[in-house]
Amino acid sequence: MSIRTLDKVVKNCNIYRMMTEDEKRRCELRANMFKALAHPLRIYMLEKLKERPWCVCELAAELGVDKSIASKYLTILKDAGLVGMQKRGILVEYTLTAPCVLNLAACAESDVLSNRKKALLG
Amino acid sequence: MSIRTLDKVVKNCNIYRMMTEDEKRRCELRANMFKALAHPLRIYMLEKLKERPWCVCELAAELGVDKSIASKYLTILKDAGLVGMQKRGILVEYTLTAPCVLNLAACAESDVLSNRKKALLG
DNA sequence: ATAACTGTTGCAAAATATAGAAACTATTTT
DNA sequence: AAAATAGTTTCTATATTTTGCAACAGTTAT
Repeated sequence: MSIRTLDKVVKNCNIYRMMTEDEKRRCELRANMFKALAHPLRIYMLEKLKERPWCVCELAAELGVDKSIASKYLTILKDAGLVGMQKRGILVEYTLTAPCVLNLAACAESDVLSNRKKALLG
Repeated sequence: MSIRTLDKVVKNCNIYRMMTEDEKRRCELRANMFKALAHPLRIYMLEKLKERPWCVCELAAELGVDKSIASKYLTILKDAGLVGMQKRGILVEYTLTAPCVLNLAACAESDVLSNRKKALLG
């Protein structure tokens, strides 16, 4: 087939297959994890939690936000499977349960950052 | 200090420091990368681009979306430094430039997924 | 020149995410 | 019992994303 008939081929035939349900689920799962990570302060929270467990009000103070905000961020991270919580008396202690996400965050400073520089320059 | 005076300490003193400008920038950069990844179809695109270069209309067909949508997704991924593009005659060929992001996506199926199961059960 | 094709951009509507304050629960101290 | 503290939830306003369509620009074939 000629290279200039791609759109027509695409519309009339089905050489392009649909996503399977499994693929759909997997991509949604991954996207959900990334969505939880898509906020600067939630990233910062995870970096703090890498050092040691923190309670909500400590993190709220460290981030300079209301405790309701900090609590919501932590809920989002927990639902994404990135942190865990445990009641300790009056406090609620959050801990990092998926340290791998921070290793991968370093990816942003290597490959990705140099790509962006290239993109800006050229 | 007693454990129940945390809030007061937080409000009156400054044992909790502000984020530095450097930390702010780093967290924003990482969050931006994750924002680009925070969409199921963009994840799927990256998986396809891992196999080989694709042009826009092929990816649009594979994903089952309008080419304008596919083009916008690819622009987002490019701005984030995750893919690169190159004109080839009438076609625009996109390639994966930061393969590390897919390794880290696998993180979602190991640590993270098991954490979410635990969270749902317990 | 005209027509067909690839890709990007602009626009408006719909959907989603965020922030801030207040209300609420539960625990601990007095 | 009453007051203070830690944390979650609810509500509303605002901001950001996403989507779908149409218009547009550039390239190639007829």
